[in-house]
Amino acid sequence: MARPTIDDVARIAGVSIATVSRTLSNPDVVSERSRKIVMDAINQTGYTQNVAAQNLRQQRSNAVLVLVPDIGNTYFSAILAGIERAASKARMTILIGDTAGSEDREEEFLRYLVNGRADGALLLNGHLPGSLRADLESGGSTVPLVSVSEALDAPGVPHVGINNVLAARQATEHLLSLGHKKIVHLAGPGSNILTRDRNSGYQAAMGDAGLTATILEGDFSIESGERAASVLLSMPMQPTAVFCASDEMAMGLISALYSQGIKVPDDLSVLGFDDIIFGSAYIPALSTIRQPRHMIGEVAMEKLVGLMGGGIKAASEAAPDATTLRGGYVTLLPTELVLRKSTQRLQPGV
Amino acid sequence: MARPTIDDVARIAGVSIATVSRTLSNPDVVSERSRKIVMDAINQTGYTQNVAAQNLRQQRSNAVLVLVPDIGNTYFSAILAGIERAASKARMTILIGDTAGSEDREEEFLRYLVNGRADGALLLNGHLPGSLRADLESGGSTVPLVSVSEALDAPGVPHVGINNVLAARQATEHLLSLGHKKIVHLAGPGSNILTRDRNSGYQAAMGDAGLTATILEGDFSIESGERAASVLLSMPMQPTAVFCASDEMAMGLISALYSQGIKVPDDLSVLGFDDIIFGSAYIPALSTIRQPRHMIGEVAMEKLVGLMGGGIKAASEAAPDATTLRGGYVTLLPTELVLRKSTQRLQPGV
DNA sequence: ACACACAATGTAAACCTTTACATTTGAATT
DNA sequence: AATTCAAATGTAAAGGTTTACATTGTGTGT
Repeated sequence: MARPTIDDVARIAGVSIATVSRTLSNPDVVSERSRKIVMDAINQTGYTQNVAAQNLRQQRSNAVLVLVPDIGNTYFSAILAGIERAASKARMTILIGDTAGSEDREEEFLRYLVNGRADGALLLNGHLPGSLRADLESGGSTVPLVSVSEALDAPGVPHVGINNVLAARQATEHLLSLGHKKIVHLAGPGSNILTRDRNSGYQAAMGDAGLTATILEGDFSIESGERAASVLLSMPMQPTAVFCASDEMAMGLISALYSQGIKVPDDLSVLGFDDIIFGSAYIPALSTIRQPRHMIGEVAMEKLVGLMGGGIKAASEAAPDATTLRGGYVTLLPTELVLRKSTQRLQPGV
Repeated sequence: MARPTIDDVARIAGVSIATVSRTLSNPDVVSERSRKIVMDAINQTGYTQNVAAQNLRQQRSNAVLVLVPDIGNTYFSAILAGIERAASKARMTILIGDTAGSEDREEEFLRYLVNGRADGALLLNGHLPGSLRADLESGGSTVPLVSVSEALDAPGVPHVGINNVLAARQATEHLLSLGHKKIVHLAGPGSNILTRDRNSGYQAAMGDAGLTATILEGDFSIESGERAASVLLSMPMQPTAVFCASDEMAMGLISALYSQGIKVPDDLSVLGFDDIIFGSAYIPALSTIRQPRHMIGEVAMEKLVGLMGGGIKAASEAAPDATTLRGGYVTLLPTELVLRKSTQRLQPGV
């Protein structure tokens, strides 16, 4: 037999479909007696509501789109895990879109927001395609949107992430406090906001210390860390410490240096960023700046749910020490300097 | 103004809604003239089909559920990336469910299959909850299902993964070929099939060589690798090589050994499994068995789409050297031994 | 000139809910 | 006993498509 519908249940229970519907969605308004009869009929038939019909009628999908540059990347997937947790707490489904750097795919996924597949979106890709941007700037019917980790340069889109300039400053100051003066920053791709923030944090700290800043551009990947090794070695003035904008780059760098006979931290201190799970098992164990990635995801999702009119206000509860700026638009979660073995005090001899 | 519907388009174009619908879903049957008129009207209004209405009418969602034990885990997220790629190629949406080891959550997500939120599922969690199992064994209306990476012990569910017994044998034989005789296998949790397969591959290879097998149970995590270090060191007969069932465990092990002064590969050879991206930047660079995770995901998704009646038969095309067993139910993709620096020939002196 | 086939289009039902509004029921108040 | 009110339930519309079937129009073969 076919899937039971609400009509079947109503018939068996001897009530109207309205009562069945109410029993499920708003039990308080139906009498105890009916509730029981209906529930029995439901159990007997194995009825479950048809989501498509619900969505059509209610004009919402209870789903959110999550746009990621690369699901396979451990940095994003940890945030994803947080998002998933908060989503299922709010009984929301998440649709994941991997943009893989393609703007076409981006647009394609964002169409979910207009065709009713998703009610809102979490943007981890640091980019807002033209179509939506126009929609936003017109100020009209705004789609619930939250940018995560990587801020958008669009105004009015709530954001949750970390304070990158502060974190970079903290990182740099740690290296300074160890006596290093020739500190290079191996940065992310210059195009993104996150990189610009970290750069300025680094530059500010160096400036305050009266030192010159040197920035090498990378792309967060292991390979770009490896490539940086030879660049570093060919620099006129050899640095004694490198602050990397990702743990991946730090590892790539250390491993490439190692194969050239340069030892970390003895010959060079290296500080990472993110605190991915593999840092602690690395040799040397990686000193780094921890980003609370799981919580970033969780808070972002909660914020989105809030925007969509859900009743959850747990965001502040979940992230007790978050900094909130611009009237609640921007939530910055605290980072933490994690000291392990890849950084050490500048040795007099070197 | 509200979102345009098919009626708006029809009115503007001066045709019936049927013609509009056909223009979008089956253009061949409408005249060139009408097609043009309709497309103009669509562009003018910015109309897009309402997915909920489509889903309701067509009784399908064009979405698939992907059940993962832990999105945050880099092993799974790489497979996910492959899944995503194949999914969007087939114009399918993926709904990700993180079971986080909870059977309740599992059940909850699988309800998507009956309430019409998803048309099929990819199971990466190695487990089929009772509800569905009963459904399957009754042999009746089968839900399109594919198990990925971790096989199910349920009959009749197609699977795509690797040949774990072969891969483990290959791994062990490599270590044997390097002259090692005291080889320990640091395995996954005994409960899962994958572990049992790898164990038997290892045991078979050891047996063939006339050596005794020693299995240490872990859980794939870095921490369990670390824990294994002390167990290993306290063993009466010290092994000269360890074959780990995951790269994570290998790294945890190496790093814990390192802090006890034991050097890999000089004092001990360590072989990993999976070839996660961080292995190459590890020190020493990790020798391992590569799993084509991206392709596993892709092939699995293609298989599922095939099951759902989609026209795609690209599976064999995408994975030219896959082994297919049991009448196509099981697809095994080739693994590869990747030799780097963590294994070496047994030194005479040791 | 007529029947016929075929292509193009239109009409209306069906998909399954939720919910505004109407109705019934029964108790409490006068 | 009549009235009022609230609680519980029912009726029917609406949500936006797709598609089976019916209709119209056009050209072909006789």
